[in-house]
Amino acid sequence: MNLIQQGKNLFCQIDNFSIQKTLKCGQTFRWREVEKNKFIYITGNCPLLMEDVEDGVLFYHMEKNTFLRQWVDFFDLTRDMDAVHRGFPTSELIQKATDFSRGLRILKQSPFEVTLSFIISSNNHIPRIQGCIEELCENFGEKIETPWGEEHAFPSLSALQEVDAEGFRNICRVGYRDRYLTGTIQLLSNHPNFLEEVYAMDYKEGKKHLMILPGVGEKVADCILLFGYHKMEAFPMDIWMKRAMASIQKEGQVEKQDKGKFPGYLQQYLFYHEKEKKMNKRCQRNLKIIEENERIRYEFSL
DNA sequence: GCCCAGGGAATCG
DNA sequence: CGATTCCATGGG
Repeated sequence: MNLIQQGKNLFCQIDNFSIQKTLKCGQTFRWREVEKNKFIYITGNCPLLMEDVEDGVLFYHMEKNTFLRQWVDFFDLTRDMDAVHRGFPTSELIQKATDFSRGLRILKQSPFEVTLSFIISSNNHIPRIQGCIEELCENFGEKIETPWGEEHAFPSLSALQEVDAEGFRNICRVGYRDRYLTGTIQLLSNHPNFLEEVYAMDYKEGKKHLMILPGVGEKVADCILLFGYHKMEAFPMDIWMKRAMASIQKEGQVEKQDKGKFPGYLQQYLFYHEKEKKMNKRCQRNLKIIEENERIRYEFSL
């Protein structure tokens, strides 16, 4: 990794790092693409402006020392990604996903933010999850001034203590998950070190611990452990992962349940690959419909 | 209008 | 234990 200060901005020259893939892979929700390959991302109360460039990522309004102290670990940049890739089981689909998802890094986010975000995520669509979380932040998060305008931080626990189930349902449109949110917020209020304690636990302990929270089952607990604590054994199993694992089984090469040495990274690679494959199919279908409409309109005009 | 989604909890056998 | 059912919402 090579860090080059360019005025107010910092160029992070490094292999296997794409900000686009890192943000779009479903591990985090508070990002938006402002130009091609250029993203605004809010994590906790930190606003970031970043761009994919050749050979690395450009961080706007970033000091080298701040980056070293706060963001190298957050973006998992010290990890040897070649070792991660070598640790995957041998499979055609996994190889495809590795080629496709290379550059994705698993973030080490705030456990509190990840916990509430993935409680909202359950049985929900990603665009709608993002909408719910944006409402949550705009209504209950503190305003933060940034070089490009006003943003909102993720709400603090104390701010959310003031919100009742009706509020979560009516303002954030979280549906039946309103009680999960109020229940979890209450439990965290009564046990202020509840999330902090997980840092000292191993994967299994941490999972059992987190599943005490209302709205946190196996899958959500795995998301919290992976995205909030970098527990690489976690392998969040949703409908997309079940499909991917089924087709890997069908190849016949991989032993059942073998997820290699980095289950967390394997899971994110496969998830991102599956989702983008589907998205591309949809885009192609829409493009075909547009072309067809153009053709019909053209024939009419003759 | 129907199907589905980064599921969890309650209930039942 | 495992299997089933219900839950609220809105994008496709």
